Amino acid sequence: MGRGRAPCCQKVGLNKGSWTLEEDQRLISYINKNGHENWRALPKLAGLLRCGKSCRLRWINYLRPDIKRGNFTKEEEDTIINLHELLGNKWSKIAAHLPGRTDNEIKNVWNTHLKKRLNLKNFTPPSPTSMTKLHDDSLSRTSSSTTSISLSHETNSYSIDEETPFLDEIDFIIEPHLDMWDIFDDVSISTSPPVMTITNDPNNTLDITMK
DNA sequence: AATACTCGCAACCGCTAATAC
DNA sequence: CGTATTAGCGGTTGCGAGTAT
Repeated sequence: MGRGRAPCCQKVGLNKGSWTLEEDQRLISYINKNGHENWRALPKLAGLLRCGKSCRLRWINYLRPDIKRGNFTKEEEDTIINLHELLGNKWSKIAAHLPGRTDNEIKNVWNTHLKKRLNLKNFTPPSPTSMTKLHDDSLSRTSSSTTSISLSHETNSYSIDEETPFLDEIDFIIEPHLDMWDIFDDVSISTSPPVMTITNDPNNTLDITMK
């Protein structure tokens, strides 16, 4: 890499859209012989009228020899669901746990199958206003007091005032809506049931930074 | 049988982090 | 240290196949 080079994709004169069998074969043949150290230079060297980005995507998502094709197993789907709870839309990180599956494929499966399935089972996303009060029965280790969460869109922060002074740690157990965890940073979440662990500070005020 | 509609997937687009200079 | 470039990521789109009317 370096400066002073032309940008990656000179769109003029390059093929777009679906790959032909001949293009696939050229790409496979070139990579098998020479590898893919430089995606930008690759299409020209391989005799392809594609940009490097397109070649990379085609190879990674479709042509790699270790790609596993076909339907996802129940185990794979469960893994995706669990990892999505923990990681959010980090498709490449999720893909790293599923050998032979690509981030693009996992993203498609999530968007077309799993999200719908979960939406049927679960509930609507908690808007800030719907989260302003959490009562004792939703907390695993509090006294009989009510814990409130105040939320601010302006400061992008949630603050929690806990009236019970003796708690070092509060576990919130909230019925699962998976997407909601995406808004939190620096909280640990277990997968079943979803638990958000927040450490109390000496002032009994908790701040959760939104992503 | 023809047309409209829906769904799933492959590919593209835009952005960002990493890296070379 | 700042800038340019690339690889990689995630969101989105477009097209083809299947299904419904």
